[in-house]
Amino acid sequence: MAVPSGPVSPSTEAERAMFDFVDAYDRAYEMAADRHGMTVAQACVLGRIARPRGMRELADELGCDASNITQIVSRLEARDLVERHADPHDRRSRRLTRTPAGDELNAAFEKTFEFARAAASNLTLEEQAQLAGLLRKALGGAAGAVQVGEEPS
Amino acid sequence: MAVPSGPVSPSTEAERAMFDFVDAYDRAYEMAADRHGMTVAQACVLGRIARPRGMRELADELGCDASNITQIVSRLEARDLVERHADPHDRRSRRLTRTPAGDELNAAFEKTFEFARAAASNLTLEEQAQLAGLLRKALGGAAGAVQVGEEPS
DNA sequence: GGGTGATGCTTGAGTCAATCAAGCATTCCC
DNA sequence: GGGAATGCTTGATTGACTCAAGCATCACCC
Repeated sequence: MAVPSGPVSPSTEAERAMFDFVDAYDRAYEMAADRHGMTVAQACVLGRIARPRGMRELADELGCDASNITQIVSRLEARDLVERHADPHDRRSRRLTRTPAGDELNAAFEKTFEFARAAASNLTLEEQAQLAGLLRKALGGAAGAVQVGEEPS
Repeated sequence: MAVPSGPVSPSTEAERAMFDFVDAYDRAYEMAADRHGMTVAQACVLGRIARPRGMRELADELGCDASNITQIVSRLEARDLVERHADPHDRRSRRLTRTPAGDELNAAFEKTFEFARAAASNLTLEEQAQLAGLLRKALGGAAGAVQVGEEPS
């Protein structure tokens, strides 16, 4: 994602700030992944295998096709970061786990991707709480669902 | 970008809120682009050709290789959304302009992508100003530069 | 118990984004 | 005038992503 997923003519200062923040966040994430030889998608998937998980589960969570996960996991597996195990309860399913190397790389990645931490550290504790509240409220109250931005008409 | 560029184990509520917001923003952008038959990159580039611009200029702004812009613009051009004109002052350069159809599609896209507007509309004017201020401060004060998230060591 | 359909995953084909290396034309500048 | 820098394109390669098919397994139901 070298190209930012941002608007171009944000009308208000608040909208501009949202865009700049999102853009900076995305770029930081990409840079951190890159610094560890991963793509954004790979870093994202690796991060979500903290506990054993099925492919289907991941695909649903990430909102993409299962075959996409197959590919990404294959690349992670080729680097010995992730393993596919049989699911004792359902032999169709694969339980994904991180190898020790995967754990290590993920930890290193999370340490490198300090955008959110750094952003928070620019604020007082009170301001952090305020920001979280405002972001939640802006999102539509609920727990971060994609409320905002449904069908327009 | 079906796969979100977000962390997995955000430690504080503020970090979680940032992630959820960024994720929702990105998804909304992608959905809006898709709804108009564009990819994220195409919508982004189309949006930036409000006034005539050079390819190099765009590549720098988006932080990617010039050849990447060449491709994206070619696809937009194939759909008659964008035109390449000769630059009278420099015959190496191409000045990009939107066709009327391009203007129209971009306007429709911006209308569809109402995430930021909708998010803002969930807040009072005072809260909007507060949010903008907090986001700016979190970003490191400066005007949205990628301050936060430089080299870690 | 044996179909029938749903489910979990993979494979293959195709599109697009993105990067790098080369190359062409032009412009800059000493 | 000539060499270097600049603007853009082409070609090759990788990865993400989607869709259509296919295989194996599971779940249900008569």
